[in-house]
Amino acid sequence: MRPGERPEISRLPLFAEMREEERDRLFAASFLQVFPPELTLFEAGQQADFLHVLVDGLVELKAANHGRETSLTLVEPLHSFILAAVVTDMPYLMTARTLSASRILLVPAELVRGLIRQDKALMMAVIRELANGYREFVRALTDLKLRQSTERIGNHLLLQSRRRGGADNFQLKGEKKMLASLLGMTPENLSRGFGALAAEGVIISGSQVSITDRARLEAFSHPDPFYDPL
Amino acid sequence: MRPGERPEISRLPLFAEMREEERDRLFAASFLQVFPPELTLFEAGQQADFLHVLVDGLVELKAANHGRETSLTLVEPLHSFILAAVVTDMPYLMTARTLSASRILLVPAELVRGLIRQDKALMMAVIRELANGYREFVRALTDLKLRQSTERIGNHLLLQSRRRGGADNFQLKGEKKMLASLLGMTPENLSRGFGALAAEGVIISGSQVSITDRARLEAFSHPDPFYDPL
DNA sequence: CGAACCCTTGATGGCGATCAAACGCCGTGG
DNA sequence: CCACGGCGTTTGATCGCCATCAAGGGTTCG
Repeated sequence: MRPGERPEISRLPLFAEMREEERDRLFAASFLQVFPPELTLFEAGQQADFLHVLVDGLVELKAANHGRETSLTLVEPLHSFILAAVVTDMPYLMTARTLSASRILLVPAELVRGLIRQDKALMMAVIRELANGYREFVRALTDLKLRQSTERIGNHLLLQSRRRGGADNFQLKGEKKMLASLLGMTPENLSRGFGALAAEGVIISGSQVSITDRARLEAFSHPDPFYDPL
Repeated sequence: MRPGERPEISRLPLFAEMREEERDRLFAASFLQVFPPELTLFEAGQQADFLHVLVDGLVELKAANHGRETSLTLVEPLHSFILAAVVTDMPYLMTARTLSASRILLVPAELVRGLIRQDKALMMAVIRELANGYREFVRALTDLKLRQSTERIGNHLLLQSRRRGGADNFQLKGEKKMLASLLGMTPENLSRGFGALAAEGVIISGSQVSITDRARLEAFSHPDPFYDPL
């Protein structure tokens, strides 16, 4: 890790409140590495050797079975990923792939397991991160089981808007192909869904989203009344 | 809590390794309560007041949106539920309902949040429980996105068999209606699925399952090569 | 300039939902 | 004790959402 990067990393939620001593040990053994786009970082089934923390860029977590594959979640900067595999010392359940060039902090799994026992602040941060991840997947499953495809698209757009402080105009991240997989549909149907939503208060042009009638979009999408703080 | 019940509860994975002092405080403030079947314990959206630990019985966690509803997971004895809502101090994402008469330990959420900070063993147990729950939902989502309905049924039966030490004969828990919802299909299609599986190495008669040709069932279902320890 | 790939739009097909009806089980009440 | 009604389950017929197949336009990159 270069000297200039250290303060930046220290500010990550996962490490911000750790004691100096433990943080020193952790940083001494970790690597901050830059990866090109479209690179597979690890595959599902491998033993979890490193906790990954995305500092910059965009990472996709996906799964495959019997020739089919699907995207499960997008990791955005300042979040760790595959923490569950690291703390339980089990194989990864998902494959990770960079979407854009990404800087990732790699922390040896064994060290994480050890430090969790010694540093209360790290332990609490791990609990919070795991709980948030858990809730994210509960939502994703509910979304898929209870809503049809165009509704899922509408909710996704509303959620993205909320994460940007309620902005009416913003850019989609990643390719539409990827988004379609994340939302559990084919690219063709995502495209048709965007078309259908034009009548429901959103215009999508390229990767530019414009919410023109939020009330209408909400009426169509039936968003959940309670949200996560993201 | 009655005197005879205390040693039993102390052996729960979540509490087994706690220090005596903290465990005393926790038990003093908790209730062990018996609930009748078909009773809703709490609804999604409510603030998380109590950590629930199922000591005996069977509980379903479900979600609803816009008139539709679905079952998300079954809780079996000796597992806690809605831990994520308790540690993040957020509303429940799921509604809980007893399927059979159930004994449940209710621990005040505020106390859990406090004790986690003071007792390392409890904190580690919480981390393990959260990580396992997280992985369970990752799998459920993958299962739903990558497999078609009859395959999901096959995998569910293989998993149940594995959890009973590889038994070829066992009973389904809960009603089939509920199982259908859990697996993301209608009761009609679950029934047809069972019919189709007769040609793939399993016979279902009432709630009795008999795996007659495991290799064939596995070839049909494409189970994941790596599993969780349950 | 051409090849590859993403995205879009249209046509067709299949999995699973919905609708419908019959059977069995069980609890209630006559 | 039996009749009845309710509900879960099963089986059959039909419908609809979404996947698949197909083709054309746009952009990127060698």
